[in-house]
Amino acid sequence: MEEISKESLQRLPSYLRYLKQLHESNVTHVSSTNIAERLYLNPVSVRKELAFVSVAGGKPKTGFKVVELIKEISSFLGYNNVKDAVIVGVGKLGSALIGYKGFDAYGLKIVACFDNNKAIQSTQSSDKPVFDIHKMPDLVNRLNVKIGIITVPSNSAQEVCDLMIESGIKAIWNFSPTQLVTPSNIAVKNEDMAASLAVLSKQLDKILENE
Amino acid sequence: MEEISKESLQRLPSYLRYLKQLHESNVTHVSSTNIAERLYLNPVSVRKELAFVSVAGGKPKTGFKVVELIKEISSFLGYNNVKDAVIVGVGKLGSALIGYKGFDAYGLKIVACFDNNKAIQSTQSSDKPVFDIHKMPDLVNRLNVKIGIITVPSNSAQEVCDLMIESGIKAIWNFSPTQLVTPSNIAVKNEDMAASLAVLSKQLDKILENE
DNA sequence: TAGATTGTTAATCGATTAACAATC
DNA sequence: TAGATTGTTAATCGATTAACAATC
Repeated sequence: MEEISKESLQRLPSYLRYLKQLHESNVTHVSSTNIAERLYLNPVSVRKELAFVSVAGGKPKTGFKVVELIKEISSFLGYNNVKDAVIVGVGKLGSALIGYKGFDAYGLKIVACFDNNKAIQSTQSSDKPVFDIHKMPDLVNRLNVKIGIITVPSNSAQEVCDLMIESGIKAIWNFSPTQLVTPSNIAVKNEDMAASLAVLSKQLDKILENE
Repeated sequence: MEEISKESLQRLPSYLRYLKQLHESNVTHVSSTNIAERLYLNPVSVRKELAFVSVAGGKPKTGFKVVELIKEISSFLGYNNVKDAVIVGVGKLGSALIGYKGFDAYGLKIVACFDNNKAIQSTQSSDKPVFDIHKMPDLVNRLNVKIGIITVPSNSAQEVCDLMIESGIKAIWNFSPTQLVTPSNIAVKNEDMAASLAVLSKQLDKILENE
């Protein structure tokens, strides 16, 4: 089977959010055109992507069953099976992520938090205990955790990354502004605020020019 | 002149970070090949993008002057002129963004924080004062702020967005997991964690399959 | 039946990569 | 001079959009 494109994959969560809204408003059916309009997308893209993830498919004239689509997209995105993750770096951003309730809905479960700062370890800035970083390898190994979240300052990010890989982590979600060096069999997703800001900033410039 | 692509724009900040690293290590020259290797990019992409932003250009055999490139990319990305922004929502994520020192380097200055929670307004979770949301329109107007950052829960994001637009904000950086409804003359950049996680998660699945 | 909507094939568009002459 | 590297043109690849038959 053909693979889904990265772009499509990134759009699916937004479909899901919209579908859940519809469901809460007791809307039972929706057309691809409607979804496209609401999310500012091309209707053909939406149709293709829905055709890709939906077994049931839609019916001409009536569209798709909202409940059905919610189930199918959730399952396609793997929201039903829990994915364990560890997070290293319990500063402000780390704490914010740890406290974020939304991850449950995505099937992501942060099973342990690490920081090398003794003060943070004792204060328990979140409801979860914070362990010393040296305990990470053993825990990751024992619990067979595959996802690591990095929220440490740039200068220690690579070190943390190396330790994660040594411990058996296979996917790294990197929130520190550094380009990590990793072997090719490790998945890395950089959350690059500077990149986002660059795009937003250029868009703004264009808008201001046209006024 | 032809425009730079969105993809290129997103890559430039990572070039800049690498160039600054080189500069700190007293490296004076760098080739596009070297940059490409370090950032896992195609060397032709890098050459094209550098040709686009650099007036000075590179010299065959020696490459580009690191200091020169740093200046040129910084200026291209507008890091030298300060862009004022307001942020609404001083919860955990909002506080983390407010406290983030890195924005200075990108020319982004958060000039005011807002929240409708009286408790947050008084505790000053950051070093900056937190104002009541009702004071936003006047301040945005007086200071001619164009960028608004949304870090409120989903259910109030649209409301905040509308108020920002009314106040004269033209670019919105949205950290809440909602699709905002906005007119076409407003720039919106969604920071969608679910989208990132979807990509990372599929990459991980592929890696685990091949083992 | 008429019309809205699906699903798919074909056409277009844009970004990435390959190839190569120019040059320090 | 030889070789590394630039800058650019051409070829490829993939994603988006247009067009349209099928169908409820």
